[in-house]
Amino acid sequence: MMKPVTVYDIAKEANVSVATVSRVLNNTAPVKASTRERIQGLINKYQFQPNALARSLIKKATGMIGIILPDITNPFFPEVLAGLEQEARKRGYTYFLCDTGSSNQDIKDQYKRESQYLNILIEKQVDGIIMIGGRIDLHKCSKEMANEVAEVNKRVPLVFINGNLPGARYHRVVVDETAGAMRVTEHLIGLGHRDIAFIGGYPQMSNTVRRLEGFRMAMERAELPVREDWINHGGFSVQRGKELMDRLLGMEGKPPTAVVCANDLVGIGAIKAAVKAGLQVPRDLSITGVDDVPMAANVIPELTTLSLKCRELGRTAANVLHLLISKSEPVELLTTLQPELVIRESTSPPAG
Amino acid sequence: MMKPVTVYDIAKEANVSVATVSRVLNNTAPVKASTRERIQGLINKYQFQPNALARSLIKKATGMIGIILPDITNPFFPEVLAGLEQEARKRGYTYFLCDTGSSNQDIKDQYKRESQYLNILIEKQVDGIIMIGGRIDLHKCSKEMANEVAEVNKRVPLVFINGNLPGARYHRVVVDETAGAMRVTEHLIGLGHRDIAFIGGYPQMSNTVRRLEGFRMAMERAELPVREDWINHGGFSVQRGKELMDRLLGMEGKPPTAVVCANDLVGIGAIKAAVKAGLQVPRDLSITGVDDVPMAANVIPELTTLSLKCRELGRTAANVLHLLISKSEPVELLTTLQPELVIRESTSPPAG
DNA sequence: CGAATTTATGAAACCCGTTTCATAAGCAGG
DNA sequence: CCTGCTTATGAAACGGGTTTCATAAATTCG
Repeated sequence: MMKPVTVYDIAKEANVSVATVSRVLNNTAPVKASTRERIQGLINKYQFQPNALARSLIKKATGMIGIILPDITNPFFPEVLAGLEQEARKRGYTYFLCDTGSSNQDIKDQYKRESQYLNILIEKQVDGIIMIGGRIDLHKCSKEMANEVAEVNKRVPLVFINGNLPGARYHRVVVDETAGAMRVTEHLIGLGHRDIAFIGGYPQMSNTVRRLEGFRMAMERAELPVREDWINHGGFSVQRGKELMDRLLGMEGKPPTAVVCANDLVGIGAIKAAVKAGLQVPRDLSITGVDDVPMAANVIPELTTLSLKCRELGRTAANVLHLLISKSEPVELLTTLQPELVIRESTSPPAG
Repeated sequence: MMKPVTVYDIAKEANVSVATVSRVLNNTAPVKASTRERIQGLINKYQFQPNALARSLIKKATGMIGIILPDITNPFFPEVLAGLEQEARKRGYTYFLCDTGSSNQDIKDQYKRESQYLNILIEKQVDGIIMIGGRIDLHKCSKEMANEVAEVNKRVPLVFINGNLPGARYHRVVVDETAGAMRVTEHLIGLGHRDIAFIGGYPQMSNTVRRLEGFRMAMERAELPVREDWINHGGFSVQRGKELMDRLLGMEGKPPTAVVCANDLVGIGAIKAAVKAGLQVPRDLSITGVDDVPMAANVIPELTTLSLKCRELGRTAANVLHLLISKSEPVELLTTLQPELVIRESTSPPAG
């Protein structure tokens, strides 16, 4: 590897001081045209690129942010990330992606990794941190964990996406999942369904809780009974969706005519299990998801779902973080986006 | 935000020099037990975290790498990334994710963005860079672009995943797509297919070229004619797959009995179009993909595909990069992985 | 043309760690 | 108790920029 050129090298060869070089680099003070040209020439000649570490050290700003998420392999997150990326780039930030890899391991490890990443990000002097899911999404978040996040928040601006840390005052960008889940359920009720199940998610995670809450509210409002044995949690993956649907179909008695799934992946798994079991979706069984990941529009039948406005979520979070970093104006603690019902092919009136 | 504690603060309060603080931080020289305890106590008390910028500045290593990819929203990349992440974390690296956003724009913009990111990464003093797809995957890569990459490679170790820059000597980790595409095609031929089409990809991208090459080789070896009007490019998305399949089905004359798709997304789109057109897959039409993204196992019917060993690809690339960075041993320029045929439900003998 | 400004530039401090080199302290052996 | 060696510690340089402050040069004005 070539050893890099520094301002000192440039200054020497141009017969000026480093201060002058710095000035032409940053346009921070007038420099005589001839001098400027000479220096600029050398910069081009050597393709000089100032060392961002040194610059950040004194400027106390790095233009780097950290993004912590549980599993990049879950298609929800790349969508959010795409929104984040877009806005961050526009504002001149680059970002560390910190994947805590929730998919492969138990939740304890995930928290450990989250802690590690938080520490690393602080050491690397990021200007801000965005957390999606994870600890902050655990409903029964322990005091200790909440404290750690509070400590972090004292050192660096923090924005949560779709997370909720009880009793804490953090900046959050959320979509109103309760209202959304209500809308989904009402859509099914409106089609004539009365026997509706709910599957997927983790009961200790706030997103699941909120979605389930919306489901219950809609049922209650329509004066329909909620069958507790038709509420089955277990995760957010396609595999889990299949298993949960299998279990539902294996139960005694009349099956539900519609199933609200905690997210799209579970919904896709549910469709698979239903089709494998010889049912026709939506004729025999209506199925809905939540998230509106790209694949939801690509399965057969196309999945009716709740758009969580992933990209907008990402963009908004990046904006909020930027405002916090630049301290230009006070920012609301809570920004709420409205989700949107996307009606596709996986829902129809019940056959009977 | 709290203003951060520094080694100087610690040193002062502990009545020692910063050198001693540094020594207990890094265990780089013996320190009297009592002194060490006193300092460690203060470190804990203030939750002191050394500034990585300052440390990296003098150590000339940042523990950061850059990953440049065209579109995180394409599920192939998160899989590779998961492998990268795993290995990188193990080795103590964090990474910048640089998404050039190829999905939304023309290829010129993508290159511009790639250049920008390369510059930013160099300024930020990353220890190494991994590039997936993008410019390096363009077959007719211009001299200028090749030069830029060569320049970068002089400054920082560079590893390409599945890319090929003609006439250049870079470290690359690839899977043998030609052999893989042959295997896929031979699988179809073995089932009895004779009329096989190929859709998807971009003719100017090397991955498409290699996959098509494998297809042609298998056909030739089986002494089957390749119908050039059954080879249709146009992209890597589900949408493109649908369109291309529609076009294929709209053509005059006897349709193909099998279609090799350039990747899984195109394959999924192709299935959709075929089903919409009233065909049954695989009875009326066998369809294959390439990549083995998670969704390939989740569509109906499950997609027969070529596993590109995404995660292994990521892990291997991270390893190669690490070896280059640590200069511990010389590294082969080319590392080749063997892809694996994954037979699922979307292929069967032709109906006739 | 000399005084008063304005503009261009350099020296040095600073950011926050690590590392070298020198010195001081501690300790064993004679 | 003194010599010689090991161990513990501090002062200062260093990494590569930015910024302040002072000075030198150039310009305007009376």
